[in-house]
Amino acid sequence: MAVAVVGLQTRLMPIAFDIETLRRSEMFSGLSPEALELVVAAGSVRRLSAGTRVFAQGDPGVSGHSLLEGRVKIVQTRADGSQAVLRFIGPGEMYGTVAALMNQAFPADAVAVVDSVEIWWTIPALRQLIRAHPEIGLRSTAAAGTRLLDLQSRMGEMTGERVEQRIARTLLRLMEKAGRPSGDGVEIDFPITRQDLAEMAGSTLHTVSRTLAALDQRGVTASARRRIIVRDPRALTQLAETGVG
Amino acid sequence: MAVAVVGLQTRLMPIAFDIETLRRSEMFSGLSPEALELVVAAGSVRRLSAGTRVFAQGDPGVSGHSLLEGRVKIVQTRADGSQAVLRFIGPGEMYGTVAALMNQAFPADAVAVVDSVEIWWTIPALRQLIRAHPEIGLRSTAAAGTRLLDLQSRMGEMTGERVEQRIARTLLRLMEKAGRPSGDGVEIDFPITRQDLAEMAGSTLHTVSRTLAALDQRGVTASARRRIIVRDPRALTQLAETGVG
DNA sequence: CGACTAATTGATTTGCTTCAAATATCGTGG
DNA sequence: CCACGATATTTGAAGCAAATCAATTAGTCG
Repeated sequence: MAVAVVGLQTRLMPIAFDIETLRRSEMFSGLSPEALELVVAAGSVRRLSAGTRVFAQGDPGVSGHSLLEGRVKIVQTRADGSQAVLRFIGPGEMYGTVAALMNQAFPADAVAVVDSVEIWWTIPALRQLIRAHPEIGLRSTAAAGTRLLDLQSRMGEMTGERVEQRIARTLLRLMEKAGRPSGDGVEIDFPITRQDLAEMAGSTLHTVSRTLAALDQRGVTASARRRIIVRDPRALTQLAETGVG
Repeated sequence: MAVAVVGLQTRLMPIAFDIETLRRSEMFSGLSPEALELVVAAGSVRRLSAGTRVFAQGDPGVSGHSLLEGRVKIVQTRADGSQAVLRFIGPGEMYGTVAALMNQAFPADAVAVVDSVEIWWTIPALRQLIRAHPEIGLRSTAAAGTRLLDLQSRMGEMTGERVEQRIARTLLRLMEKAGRPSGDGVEIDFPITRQDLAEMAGSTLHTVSRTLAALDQRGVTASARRRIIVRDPRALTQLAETGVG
């Protein structure tokens, strides 16, 4: 495995990461090795221990980020203190970048859910990179476009469908994005709480707990503390699309 | 007023439209007159009588559109037949374009709510224009980015807030975007039904009717058949943000 | 004036939240 | 290794916001 060694963030050792992740990322796929080197040189790699907040809602967007390892969640806090999890970021995905490129405030917090590694750039650096390699701009745009279409669909789904259905959709999305084949189905490959799920589906942890218990009962899922395995994706799809399982 | 006369869509007369709209539109603002001419020449202008469907949910995205006059709504239909109004388009705004540029299916129907005029391009024509004038691409990207950030915020708001609050937010958005000063406040400048509002706020026409009646009572709004006037934007903002009015 | 679309308003039901408390699981330090 | 605190989850009961059901009334247009 190709490994890049960057910086000396800790006294003890530099941060190593698989450069393949970057080569396959949504922003930089298809770039030449030289261009990739430039990209790495222009940014900073840093470790994020679980719980670290990368940026905060309302902060001026002055940095673009791409995750190399781990998971980061994007969480919006409302006036009344309640929260909504807007996205979970996996390796290769960018975050904060659209807001930053548009000189807008970050619309939400970004928090590492497990120990992670990210690479980030200042806005000038990012603009410079795009100038040097316009395809980076095109790819960012495409990624943003995909997200826009996806969000638009989700928006329609979220308002108007019942909770069980929304939870099913949320699980399916998580599964597609962060699913790892497990003995008995597909496991969400990072720790996720009922609370997280509730904040994604727009519900409460109580309702999620009950719903998940019912799904477990029917063999559709197998859930435990901070772990969820989808055992019957078909049934879940059925539930998400028709509202009946 | 500068007027462009294009094509001979009806036997009787060509379609005239104010080219200022295009000059100020999100995709083409800042373009030279010559470039604008190119843009117009590459596209087709057409009239949309109220109720016309411009494109349908699920259709392959093979065209990009920009509204010149009138109003178009973007409506998503769910499996159970219920609908969600995702956006209202006003003059100068583009629609269908992001999906088209990404070779994706349109995620929703586009329907003219009043007699309107649009200009549209095939994908090849659009790509050609962007190649000739890269700033068009940049502007489209910026517009999509703005929409993305906006949607992301709305997503957080829509799930988890109560109906009255969501209706207040919806009214405020409509007011900002389609408000015309009226004797007594700001009037939404196109006919909008309780049903439309319900589909935007993720509710039912019954609840919207009751909520609006209550707001009318308190002097916050003045509503009639397919017409809504906001008389006290402050109160509405208060309601949208705190949930209490 | 009908025929149609839009809006109101009351009564009823229900899905989900909220409130409340118990229980389970994990990590950690003695 | 076990006890203990912190975190996560479950489960029951009660309350309520909003959907649904059911008519009626009000505008609008040909």
